Amino acid sequence: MTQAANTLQFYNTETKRKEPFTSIEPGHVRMYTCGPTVYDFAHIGNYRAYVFEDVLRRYLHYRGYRVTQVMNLTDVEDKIIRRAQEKGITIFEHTVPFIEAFFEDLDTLNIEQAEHYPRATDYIPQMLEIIRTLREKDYTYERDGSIYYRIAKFQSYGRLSGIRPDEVKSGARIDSDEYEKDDARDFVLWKGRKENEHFWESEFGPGRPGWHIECSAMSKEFLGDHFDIHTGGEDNIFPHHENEIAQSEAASGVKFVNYWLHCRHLLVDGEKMAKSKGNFFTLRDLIQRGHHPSAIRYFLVASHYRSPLNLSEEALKASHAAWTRIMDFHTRIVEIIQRKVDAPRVEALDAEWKKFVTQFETHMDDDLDTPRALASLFDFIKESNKILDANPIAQSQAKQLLDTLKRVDTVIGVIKEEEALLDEEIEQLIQLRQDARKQKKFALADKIRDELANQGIILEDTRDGVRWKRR
RNA sequence: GGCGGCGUAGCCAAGUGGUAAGGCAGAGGACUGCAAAUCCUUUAUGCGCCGGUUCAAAUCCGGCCGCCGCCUCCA
Repeated sequence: MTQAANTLQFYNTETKRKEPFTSIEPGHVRMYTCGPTVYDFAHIGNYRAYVFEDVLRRYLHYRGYRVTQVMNLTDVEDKIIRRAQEKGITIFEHTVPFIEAFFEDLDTLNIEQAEHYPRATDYIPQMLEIIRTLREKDYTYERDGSIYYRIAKFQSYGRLSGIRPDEVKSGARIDSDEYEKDDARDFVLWKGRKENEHFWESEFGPGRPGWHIECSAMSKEFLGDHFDIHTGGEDNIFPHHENEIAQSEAASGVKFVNYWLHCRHLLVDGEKMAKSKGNFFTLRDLIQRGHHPSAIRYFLVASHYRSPLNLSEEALKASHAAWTRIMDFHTRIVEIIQRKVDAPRVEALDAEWKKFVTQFETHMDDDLDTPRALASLFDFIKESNKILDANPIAQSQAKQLLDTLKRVDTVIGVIKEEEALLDEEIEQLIQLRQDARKQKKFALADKIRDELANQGIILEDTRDGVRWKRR
């Protein structure tokens, strides 16, 4: 691990403070990241959370930690059951295509694979095990075939969200649809079977799991009773995560999670995304509108995860431009390497990238401060371009520059190596244009350039020949 | 009603007591056959509003206005 003057720290929702990070097991971080409920395509707001978690994971790797990440797939829940019923299919037939789509989307956004993606329905026995333990410890009671958790018995209930149990508004949102409970604030662990609903047999009778229990069961399964980091969107703080703590700690008797990290919601044009408002976008919608995946990822990475982020057409365009600037710089360095020039080492350049790496790490260490980390990247690009304009650069030095950029991009994840070569027809057009230029037939040359532009190929005439890029 | 967060240039977004980062867009210039890329210059006498503390406030305190989130299954 690199030595840095400062230490990695995260803002912990539970303590409302930034705290230095220490893993339970040296060199190994175990984290649980709340994943999607797969009743439909995930929307762009969901992906803010997953990209944030990806950056967290990537930076922990950058810092030399081994990471074990679990992301649950919630594949049984009210909406899933309702939609499956409407279509006359099983819940599994309904969720599997959306699970596949979810993984495609993760790939589109260059999100690294977690170590485990457990599906709730595969861990029913583990959930029942926890409920059994809770019952033995007298944290539960039964009503009409459902098992409830008795909040009043858990002393520190509310410590994550800051919501005291007696402040929870009773009435309006707790409607007659709910089963009879001793206390309106209690939550369900096991829901008694309703007609036509998918159910599992259990010692508590036929039914299905409550929402919160799956995360307690699956985190325990893969990470143990006590692990390092648990993340999710801000909406999860209450009641979901609060209830997870209550369940897990009551059952295990030990502390559940050391660091709780939550990201803010994404807004669209200043408002909460809602299908009724017509401002609801899936990742696929944005791609279809012509937004480049890397530009979308850049947009999500460029703001701090605890700050509000407002999606708009203009903001996405700006992100695309900023991303292009990074890519152009990358291309420039790759070309220098390909040219194999022999030149004296430019020490000013070494100084720039060393300064940059230090700044980048300092900012990322500070609760993943990506806005400032990227600002230092742009400073670095500007200063490097200046030096590159004025000096020939040796291949060996350019390689170091590229390594630096790539290493930083193991965290940011927006640099795309050129995937495809140009097809021959385009190569020929570029050559044709070069010939025309030599003969000073500029009208023809410009016409070819325009044609290529229409096909998404942008040409740049440089001192060292023609450079092309897509889009 | 309770709890929490936010309000900085046309847009995105840093800055949490010392005199306004960075990106995009705009303007002028260098380079170019013209462009593009790159570089240079330029763009907030002011950080929602009104008071207060201080030698000094976007930053602290009080009040007000506006926006957002959570308050039982929504990242």
